[in-house]
Amino acid sequence: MRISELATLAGVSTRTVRHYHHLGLLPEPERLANGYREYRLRDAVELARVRRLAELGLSLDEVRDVLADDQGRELREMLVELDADLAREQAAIADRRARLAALLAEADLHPDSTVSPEMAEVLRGLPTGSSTFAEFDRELLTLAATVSESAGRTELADLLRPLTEPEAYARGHVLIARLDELADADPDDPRVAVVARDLAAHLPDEMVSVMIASLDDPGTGQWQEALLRELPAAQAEVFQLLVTQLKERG
Amino acid sequence: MRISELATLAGVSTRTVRHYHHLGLLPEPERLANGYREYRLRDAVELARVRRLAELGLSLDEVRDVLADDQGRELREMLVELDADLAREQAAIADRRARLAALLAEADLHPDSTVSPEMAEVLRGLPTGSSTFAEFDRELLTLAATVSESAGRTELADLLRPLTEPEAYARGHVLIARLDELADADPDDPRVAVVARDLAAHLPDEMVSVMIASLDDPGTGQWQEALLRELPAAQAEVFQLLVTQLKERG
DNA sequence: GCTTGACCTTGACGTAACGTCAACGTATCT
DNA sequence: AGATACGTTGACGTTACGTCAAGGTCAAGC
Repeated sequence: MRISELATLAGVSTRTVRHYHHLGLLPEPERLANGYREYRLRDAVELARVRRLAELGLSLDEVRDVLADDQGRELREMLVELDADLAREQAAIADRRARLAALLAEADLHPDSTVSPEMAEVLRGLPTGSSTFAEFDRELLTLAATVSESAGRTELADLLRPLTEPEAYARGHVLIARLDELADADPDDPRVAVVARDLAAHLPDEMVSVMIASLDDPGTGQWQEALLRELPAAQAEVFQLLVTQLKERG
Repeated sequence: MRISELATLAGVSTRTVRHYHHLGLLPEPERLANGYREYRLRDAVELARVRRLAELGLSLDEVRDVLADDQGRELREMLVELDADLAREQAAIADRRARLAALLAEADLHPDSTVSPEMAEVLRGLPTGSSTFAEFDRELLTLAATVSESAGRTELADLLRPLTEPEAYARGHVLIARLDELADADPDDPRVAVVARDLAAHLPDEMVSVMIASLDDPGTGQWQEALLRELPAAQAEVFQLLVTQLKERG
């Protein structure tokens, strides 16, 4: 048999056969006088075995290990482990499909949204336009929602998770408006302290404890300050005060 | 924000962020005087968006397409298509796990077998040792069984599938023994024709028609001859005759 | 004898999404 | 000033082959 016959016999390409020779998965057969490889039935059997293991999902390195160990012992271990891998993969896919379905449903109703239906609802509740703080808040929440759905566990998500729940915004709009008024104010403006206090009063206890905990996490301090620097001075000051007050309270 | 802050915020590595810059998925931010990249909240939002799409299973190229088209239209199409992909993958994994489970069950009973339980049974029924034809047959059947489980559809599998069913071997052993007797015989030996006729008589009609069909398939002729060349002349002659007789009959 | 076309040979680059050095400048703490 | 941690660009490694490239071999038809 020549290489293309062997290949079609096993349902692979000639390149694949040569690749397996290269990796040592398949022994090089005799060569004819012209240099052509000459295969026998035995080679086809081995090739088929390699293919079968590979198609079960073993890497070619693992296939080599299995072939090398003439005992059946290693094979069993790998297959068991492989099955566990596949099970995990199945779960992951199911999860992705679920999120995908939710996204599709939301996309049908509101073609421009890019987050979960619940979060989309919250965001629609926010004042629109480029009013300074609302925009900041919108971005922050979008970020938190996005991150919490994908990365699963980051500090930002932990910190802001309470705020991504719709109830948090039930009476929040008016506070946002008052923050916006501080856009061009001085950090010493008397309204700063007032807004901070009202904001603190607005947050339920359980939210506060969760947020304090993740605020103290080392590593959170980094971007926390960086983000505050993006706000006008007076608004940033509000949050400095807010954190202080929450810590006293918590 | 500096790059590592952005990265931890989104739950990725700095390498990933730079990679996205390189691919144009994420705009390069301002540089500080020292050359460091300086990120803002907006960048984090974009990065999170990229990540989310990527984690849903879109390739980075596809992510770029989605981002490029500011309409939501393309997104929907890709998501629908992606869901179909995932569904196919799920099915494939389920299939692999099923085959894997069968293999494991068989391995527990007979640690040395490498094919399906049914086929393992057939092979155990074959005379063992290096008696010429039985060994050839064993290899051929192993090959057919292996190929038919992995590649799914090759000509060899089609041709030999009838033979991989256990009933085919119910009364076959004696014929194999008679073939073995021809190992050193002359192709003109009178027993050749007899064995060919008995072999033909042994095969049920429905098997014959299937086999004839795939024997006529162009492309099958290739390795068919190559395999016959591996047999002693008299045995090869038996099969030449056999094929002729089957064709007259079918 | 010559061309044509189908096959064979080896060698090498391309793919996807980053991980992982390397070699070097920068900021910070002691 | 030195150690440590972080930033920069550049380039190679990973997986399982696909896909040229550049050439040798073989059977068939002119």
